[in-house]
Amino acid sequence: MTSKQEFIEKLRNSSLRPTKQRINICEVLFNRDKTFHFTINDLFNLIKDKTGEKVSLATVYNTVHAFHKKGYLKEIPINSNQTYFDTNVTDHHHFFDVKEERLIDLKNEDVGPIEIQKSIPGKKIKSVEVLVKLED
Amino acid sequence: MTSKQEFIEKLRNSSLRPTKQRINICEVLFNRDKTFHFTINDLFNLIKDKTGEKVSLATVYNTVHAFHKKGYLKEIPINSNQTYFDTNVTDHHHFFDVKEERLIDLKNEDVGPIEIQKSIPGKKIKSVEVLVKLED
DNA sequence: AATCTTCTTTAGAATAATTATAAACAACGA
DNA sequence: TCGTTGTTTATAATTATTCTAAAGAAGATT
Repeated sequence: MTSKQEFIEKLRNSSLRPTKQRINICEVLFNRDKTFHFTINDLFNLIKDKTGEKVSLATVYNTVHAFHKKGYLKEIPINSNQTYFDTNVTDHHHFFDVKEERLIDLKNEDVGPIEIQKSIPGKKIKSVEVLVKLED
Repeated sequence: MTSKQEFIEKLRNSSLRPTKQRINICEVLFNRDKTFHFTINDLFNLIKDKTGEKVSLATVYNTVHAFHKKGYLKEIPINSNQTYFDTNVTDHHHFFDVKEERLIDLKNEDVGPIEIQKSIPGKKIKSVEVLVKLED
């Protein structure tokens, strides 16, 4: 069980005041055992379901973006009509089941080290992400 | 110089009749030496510039999607407000310069083989794509 | 606790990419 | 040439996301 204090700390670190709405968002995002892949819309609906309270869509967007900026959420590079996020912010990769529109974590050791043998002058590598698309 | 016959063949293979508009689209897409990374909007504007003729946005969308479905174009998985496509449909990866919103090809040998050590029952791997984000 | 300032929430409007529609038009085969 | 079927186009519809501005809540200061 993740404590409310941790949520407040995450919010403060993200320069956000701990409000009732934001705590509810944290409850859905971070009070879990497993990693959580979601779209804003998934999250929006889950908040109502899990906490019984409605939070406006704008607040969900704002809070998710602040957490992403701070590094508490990771954006997953997929071409989908919606943007996917992940509560697992460690260095890892993904399966994407195209048919079911489902994301599955790939541990780093499931993929092995990736060595990029090319460099662009004046630029440095920010991230390396592998997306493995699955079909039936 | 790529011939008009090749364009017509590509169109027919994609179950599209060779119309003036579609030939113009092919001209911009396939009459090039280097690989071409683009968004629909890039393409839409280039058609006007290069051929002097305007093609409606809907036709650009339809044609690009048909080529993509047939495998003459590849969709590049990036989270951007617009969808990116690539005329290089061989197995390869990308740099993405986040600041300049620019894509750069990575040859397969620049990345090395990627071995996926995990499998999902009933699913097979359709593609493995690496996206390397660059920062200053 | 009262007050003041600053930040937050919210509904709804605005924006922007993409998809759908349906009428005018063009390709193709007979 | 004619008839069928596919295509183009402008425009409307849809959808994810961002913006706005007014009402409300948090935090600091007394």
